[in-house]
Amino acid sequence: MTVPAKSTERAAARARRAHGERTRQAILEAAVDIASAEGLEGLTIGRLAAELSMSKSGLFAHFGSKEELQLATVEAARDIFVREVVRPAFDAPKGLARLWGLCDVWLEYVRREVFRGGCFFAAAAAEFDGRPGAVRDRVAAIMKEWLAVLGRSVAEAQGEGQLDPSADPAQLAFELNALEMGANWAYQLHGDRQAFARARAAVLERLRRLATAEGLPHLPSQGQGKGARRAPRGKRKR
Amino acid sequence: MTVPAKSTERAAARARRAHGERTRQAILEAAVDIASAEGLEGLTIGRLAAELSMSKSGLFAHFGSKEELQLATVEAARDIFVREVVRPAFDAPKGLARLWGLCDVWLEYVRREVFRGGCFFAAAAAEFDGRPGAVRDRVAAIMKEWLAVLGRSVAEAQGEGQLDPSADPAQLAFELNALEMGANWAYQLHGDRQAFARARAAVLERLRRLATAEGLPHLPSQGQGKGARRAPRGKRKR
DNA sequence: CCGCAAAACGAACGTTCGTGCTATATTGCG
DNA sequence: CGCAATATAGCACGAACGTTCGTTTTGCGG
Repeated sequence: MTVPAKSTERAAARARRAHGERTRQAILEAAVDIASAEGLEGLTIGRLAAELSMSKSGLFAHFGSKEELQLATVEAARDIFVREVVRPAFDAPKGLARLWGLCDVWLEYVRREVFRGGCFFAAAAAEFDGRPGAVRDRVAAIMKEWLAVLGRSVAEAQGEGQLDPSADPAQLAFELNALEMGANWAYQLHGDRQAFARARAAVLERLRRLATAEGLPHLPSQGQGKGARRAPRGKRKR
Repeated sequence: MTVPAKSTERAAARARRAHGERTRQAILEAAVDIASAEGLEGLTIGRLAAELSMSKSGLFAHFGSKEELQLATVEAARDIFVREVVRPAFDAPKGLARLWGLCDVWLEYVRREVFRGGCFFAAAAAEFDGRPGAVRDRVAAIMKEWLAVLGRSVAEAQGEGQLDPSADPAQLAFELNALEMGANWAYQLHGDRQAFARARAAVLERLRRLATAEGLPHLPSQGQGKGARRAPRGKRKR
């Protein structure tokens, strides 16, 4: 879970002089927004510069190459993901509650549109899975991290005696992740908000089936999850 | 399941004269291959022309715009999908056997790399879900078709008394599709062949749980699915 | 207040993109 | 065999791409 601090030379030098770091952060904020909606390749330097009302060259100097910009953008997105998903879910005690929290917060993170284009990494993975390179490697590594977090949480829930110990953590992590990505996919493509309820129901069903008697109380009660997830009977989005 | 025959004027005129249609088909064959791996936007006219050793303009004349080329490519990919997945699965009698067949053949279709970049429509959906337009609409419609086929097969299995009639067909279709897409995603990003076994196991588990006594015989027996799916203990790909 | 490095700029580079226009092969039919 | 329709090629366009270069602005330390 440690960020591979690359090019520390530059970063250290910039820590003293504050100006560069500030704009760099502003650039990355806009970059993440654009890239999440239009893809990391659709994130063009000219477009980004125009968005921030600065020159291409001035912006470019912060990164040195497009690939470096993409990598920095991925890293920024990861920071947001950790802040918005992993950290909140880790407020729950380890075990089934945290495992469910990871799934629940993740679905919320897509529904709340933390990134305009849904899950940043789902999009980035689909975009880069065909072309080798540093970006693809980094994205794959981050997704492996996420699956590992899920898998570890499964194992912990087993360790706490809340989940059937015969279940394979990696297998369950795969299934939970697939259901979440499925919801993201359906929402992005069809604007289908129902997909969240579907994924939630499927995840809960799966977890309930595997939960022990001690585990069950750590899952939301049968009726529905948290507060009023049924939409106010309005029109669908999109 | 009918193809919305657009621009029939041209197509009809071309049906008589055979020459254009032949090269057009050759173009689309290459286009599908490239697009599946590098995306429908990465499918560039110059690249495509070079691949076929013909001029940009000569190729371009067949479609009139890039968007038309993309749409034609999507349509060609759909034809392949129908031929390689839907049709074979429909050899099985309607009911649980066919439902399982749809899932099984789909996983095979990704594993066999019918398209170089995995499921063509998963990639196209991820690429275009953010940008409105005809391509996005068509891709979304095709995916809706697929989900409808899955859902209808669930309903038929219920009609045959092979599946728990209280299950929601759309919900189950969502789950099965999510698991399949999850396998595609894992294989594309990590080259993880195990993902197929994972998805297969999850799908089977889900279907077995919902199957009635009459339904169960239509699913593969406990041990494993069809012939020897365990890899020959060799290295992983990629 | 000066000096100097960091930061931002403006203009241009060479490519490649999609898309026109015009001319030349190639073909099927009368 | 010749003519008209079709198919492909050649060439050029304007725009946008990532990138480089030399210059100007900015702001802190001495």
